[in-house]
Amino acid sequence: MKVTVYNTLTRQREIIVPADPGRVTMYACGPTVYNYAHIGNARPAVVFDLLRRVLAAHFPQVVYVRNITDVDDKINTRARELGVPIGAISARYTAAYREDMAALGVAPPDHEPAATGYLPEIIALITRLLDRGCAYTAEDHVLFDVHHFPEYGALSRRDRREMIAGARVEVAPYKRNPEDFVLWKPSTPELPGWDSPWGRGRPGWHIECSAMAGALLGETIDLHCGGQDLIFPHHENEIAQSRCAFGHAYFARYWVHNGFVQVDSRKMAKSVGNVLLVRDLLAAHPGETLRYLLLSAHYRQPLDWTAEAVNQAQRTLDRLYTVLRDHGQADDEPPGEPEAAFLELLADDLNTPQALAEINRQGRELANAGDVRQRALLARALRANAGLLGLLQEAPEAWLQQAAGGGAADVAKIEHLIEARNRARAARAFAEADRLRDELTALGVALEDQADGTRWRWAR
RNA sequence: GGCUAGGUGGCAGAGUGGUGAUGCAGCGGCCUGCAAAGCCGUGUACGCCGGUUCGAUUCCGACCCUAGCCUCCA
Repeated sequence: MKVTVYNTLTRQREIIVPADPGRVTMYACGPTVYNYAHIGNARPAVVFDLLRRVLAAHFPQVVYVRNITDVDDKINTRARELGVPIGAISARYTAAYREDMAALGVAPPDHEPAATGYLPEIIALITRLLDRGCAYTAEDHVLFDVHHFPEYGALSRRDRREMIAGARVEVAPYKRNPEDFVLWKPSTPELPGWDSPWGRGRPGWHIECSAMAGALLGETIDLHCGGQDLIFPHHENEIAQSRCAFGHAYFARYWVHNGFVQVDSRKMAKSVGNVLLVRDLLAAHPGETLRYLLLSAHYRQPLDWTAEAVNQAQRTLDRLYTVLRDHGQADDEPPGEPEAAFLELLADDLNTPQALAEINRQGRELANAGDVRQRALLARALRANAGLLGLLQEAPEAWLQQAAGGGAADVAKIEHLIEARNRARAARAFAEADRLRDELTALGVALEDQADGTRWRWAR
């Protein structure tokens, strides 16, 4: 079975053939830790987490690196605002990022390098670029000389003339060419800085990824992933740096980019005031619901985040968990591997909408199965497939009784009211029973009278 | 202005040159004391105009519209 993926470099779907068939290397650009993660940060984390799972099902080993950018002027600004050291900011938001991603079912990467941990590698890489004549120093800066890399622009498919024409930013006077970008810049005493052959300073944004990918995965890698907005200039610059420094014919074989999350059909931006933090969304919805919604659109398509869409995802999961609760009695068998046909859907450029359709189809099949043994098999298959997506791994009853945001419920009171209602029902005092049900409804509790008793869940 | 993606039923969202994925919502039914949950049934959807074709939502061209990038950005 093959895994295909849309390669931004060639603009077509390609079968993934790793350089080393025994070990796939994958690098994804992670967050700059200057604030809590927003839902747009969560999308690549979830999507590439899934890509990694799919690859792991096809290849003997996958090494996945997702970096943390902890050197950045946004962090500096934030630290100054709050009057705390840089490290305090990056530590706080790195921890928050990990928590939020874990809540979304994102497994930690194999390596999570932070830029500050790779200064020697960064400096060595810049030195190498200088030695090779691909970079130059000017006014305490080190700059990459784009003229030394004729293929610059190949990933984003723009030529240099356009880039210059489109530039709306004043060009720093020390640049040889307007498109040249910074590898190293000087730090004033109050800014974080490291000693280097070019004085005390800090690395530019792009060089850290080349350095860390090189250090952890090698001079060339198989897959490089990130948001669409990183195609230019970040990934274009990484290619230029790594290829010039290491002299290989390519840096990454496959470039994979996720589409943006929009909020109510608009770009999510601070200026618009519609930035949705994962943390805030998690206060109102289980992480699994957010994950379901993030996977409901194909990863390259824009995803429009709306309150209604969140509710739809919530209801869909509720239904699946209800089916599992009522028909998928737990058995002692291990969950097992995802089905080959299911894996194939995802191996085809991560067609998650099709995979979710299949999950729902299986849910219906399970609900209609009569035979107990058959039910167990179907439930197991459903759980195994959904497990690959990071879904449906909770205990159904617990899921359905999970209060919004995980808040504690007064379960004793709820159960007391249910008992009272059932006594009324037994006495055929239906008016009283209905009154008690109204009381529960007011608490947000929905009842389901079944042959073996009354079940309750949160109404959503 | 340049470059990219898109425009599918009330909503979300796959897919395909020729038997209308999937979910949510709605409607009808089964079930229920009544409900709920679940199940069953129910929709003449593919931006507009041309072209190719026996046949196009699917291919080609023009047009209209939307979003993104070109500047920090997932």
